[in-house]
Amino acid sequence: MRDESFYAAVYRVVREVPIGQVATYGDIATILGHPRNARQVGWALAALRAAPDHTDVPWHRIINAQGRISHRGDTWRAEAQAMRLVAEGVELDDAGRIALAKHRWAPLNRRH
DNA sequence: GCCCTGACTGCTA
DNA sequence: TTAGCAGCCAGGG
Repeated sequence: MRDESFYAAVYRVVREVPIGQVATYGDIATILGHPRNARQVGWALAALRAAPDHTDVPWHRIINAQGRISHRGDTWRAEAQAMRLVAEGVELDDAGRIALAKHRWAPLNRRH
């Protein structure tokens, strides 16, 4: 995937996440071959939220390793994201976190 | 080419 | 479980 920018690579992987499942920034980074590049994954997704309705990338299915959606400032957006997930069948625990152990995407059968 | 920023992660307290 | 700290890497000015 050297012909694509890091952005494009991230978007490609995120699109592979099926409805009802979620993945962490670290997961995406690892799939791309950069286990410690989670920040850039989030950054690539941040570029999408400028026009969430003009992309086919399910950015709302990407959460942090704690199963939470802790944005910097826009907490309301985090809740909106959580609601989108719930609408797709993802469950939240009593603390309002995504049930990672239950819905975490396991792309073990895919390769590029 | 240098410096700063950032939707993160893992460890320790 | 939550809070603080340091490390990593790519893009933008």
